[in-house]
Amino acid sequence: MLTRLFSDPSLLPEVHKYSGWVDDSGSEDSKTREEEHERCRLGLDDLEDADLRGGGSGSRAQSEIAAEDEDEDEEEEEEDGDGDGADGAVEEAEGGDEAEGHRPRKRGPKKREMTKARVERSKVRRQKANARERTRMHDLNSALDNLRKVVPCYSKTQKLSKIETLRLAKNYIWALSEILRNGKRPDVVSYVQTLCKGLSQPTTNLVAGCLQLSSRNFLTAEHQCQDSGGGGRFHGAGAPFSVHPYSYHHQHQCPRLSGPACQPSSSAHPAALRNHVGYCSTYEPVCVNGTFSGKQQDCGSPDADKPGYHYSVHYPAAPGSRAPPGHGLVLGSSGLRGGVHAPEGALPYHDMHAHHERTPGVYDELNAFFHN
DNA sequence: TAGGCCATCTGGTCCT
DNA sequence: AGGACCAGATGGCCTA
Repeated sequence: MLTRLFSDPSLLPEVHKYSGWVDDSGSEDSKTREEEHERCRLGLDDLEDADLRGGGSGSRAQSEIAAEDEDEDEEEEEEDGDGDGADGAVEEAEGGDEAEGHRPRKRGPKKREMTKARVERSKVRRQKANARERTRMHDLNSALDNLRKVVPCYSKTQKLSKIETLRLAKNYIWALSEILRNGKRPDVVSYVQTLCKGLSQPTTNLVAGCLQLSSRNFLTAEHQCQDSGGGGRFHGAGAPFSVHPYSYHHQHQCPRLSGPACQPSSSAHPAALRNHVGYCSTYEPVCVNGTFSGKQQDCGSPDADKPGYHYSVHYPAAPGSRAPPGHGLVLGSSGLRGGVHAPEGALPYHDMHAHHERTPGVYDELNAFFHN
């Protein structure tokens, strides 16, 4: 009977809401759907196992749940009156099989004996609650996936972990709000540093790789670094967002990135430079520092909630780059999901990209703002 | 093998 | 009463 929860086709639509967690567009193939269904069925097995697990604290909890059950059962005796007076608080838990014929003498709602019907009802209720919880978590994951797609880095094979996604999103929001607040193009160094604040090293690498790739795609020769002292000015025609200039090409041209301005001690954005990010050019090592340091002290900074991190960023070699693969690249393990761990210098460029490339219209307004 | 990340179960609490 | 939300526990998977 328990299997009805998942085998009953009328109940499957709810279960199959899972299938939307990957992509709202519904592009998921039927195989994935089947897998999800299978997972649901497996989950049922777990459920039944869990129900059978019932001993120890579990059985106690079940009896408590059952005690709330209103339905009367023919096997249940009705106890009349609350009985005892003030000292009615007698522990029913003494001994091993206290439930058998031993009535609780407590104040408050009577605890009813577990009958077969009650056990079954509580099981069903628990299973329904579990199914709801699963659905809820899948919805949450779906939302998280959507969030992954709108943060400045997206990879199908190397998904950002949940926590990293949230951190990056927070940094991204922070960076955008800073842009709006200041009303001018951000300093590039500050921008990337802000984005990478608090991120783990692997995620920092991934983000850097994404930004680098996107800029590589939309930066052209006329997009010169116009370092104007206070902040770099980067113009990428076709770049929906004009502050992703981290191409090797660009770095090669930009004296700022290879000059003193790239040193840890200098920044147009002091708060952002509390964690310093260095740059590694695949053409030549410039500004190789790559080590964040220092504690997050600025309560207004996007990482005021983080207790202090050490990270580094190393840019991977772009595909087709003349640089030796893996030059200056450090790829950690944690923080990246998907079972594919890119070897040094071998980030999956084919499916890794900044989201701007996929949704070129999303940032039109920002872009207009930047170019006004 | 340890550590990170994740899915799931579970019981408690709060809200409608 | 039932559902939503939350946090702890647990076990699986993957990688270094």
